[in-house]
Amino acid sequence: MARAATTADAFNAVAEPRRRQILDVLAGGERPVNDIVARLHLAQPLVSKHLRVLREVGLVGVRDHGRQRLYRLDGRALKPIHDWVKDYERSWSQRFDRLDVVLEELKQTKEENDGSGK
Amino acid sequence: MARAATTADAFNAVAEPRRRQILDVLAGGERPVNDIVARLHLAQPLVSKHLRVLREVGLVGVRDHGRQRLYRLDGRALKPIHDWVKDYERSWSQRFDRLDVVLEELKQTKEENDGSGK
DNA sequence: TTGACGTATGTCCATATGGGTATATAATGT
DNA sequence: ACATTATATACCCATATGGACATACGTCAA
Repeated sequence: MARAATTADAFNAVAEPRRRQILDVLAGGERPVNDIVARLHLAQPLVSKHLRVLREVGLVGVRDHGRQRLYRLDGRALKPIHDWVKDYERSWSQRFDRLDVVLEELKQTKEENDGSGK
Repeated sequence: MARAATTADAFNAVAEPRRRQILDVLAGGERPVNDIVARLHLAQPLVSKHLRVLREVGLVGVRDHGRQRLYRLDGRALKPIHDWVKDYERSWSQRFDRLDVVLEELKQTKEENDGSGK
């Protein structure tokens, strides 16, 4: 077989730096394509293609407005990524250090009880 | 030009579902390659290749132990992803609704003052 | 040394990609 | 009807990928 399709899910959609840039722009509000083209200095067809990928994974929505198409962010599609990554936050954040200590103490206490108690 | 290299950063490394699986396995602790192979039912060369990508972006570290190589997770490389995604959490989480209301009220109050004040 | 084991690497293929250029489509204004 | 604007699509290319397979490499035991 061959390479996996990148259009498949949000993880793949967001792996492309330009698509992240587009989302960052749309985070500022609903915008027509040419707005994105101008801000990011990308070729218009390229932006349209990236927008299509983003649409297909549900990261953006569109609305017709005269001859322009207004794209808006739909961050809900990012939730799976957030959910997956946040479990690893422990690995780099100091925030969990205190919690780890407490859990360890609880574990010790429990083991002592299991040993002595009836 | 052509397609961007996927070996480039954590975003790309993690876009591949199998590599996420490997990280999930390693989240359970340091493990030799064959352990991963067995757990995920993947071909060994394939696992080695994925591990190489993960190594190159700093998501895993290795240690020699006899004839095996023990891989361990290094979640710090996931921080950029977490940082990028978390700014969008507002889009789907209800957690920010109250805050938004307060901010809106503050804004209203400010505008009233700007209009009436000296 | 020989052999078994654990892992990495090289070669091959099919495919999907990002980007460029040209063109189609659609809406608006004249 | 025609031109202009805004966007999408079609076609092409170079390239990197994931996967399968075979093989090389390194370590340990007999």
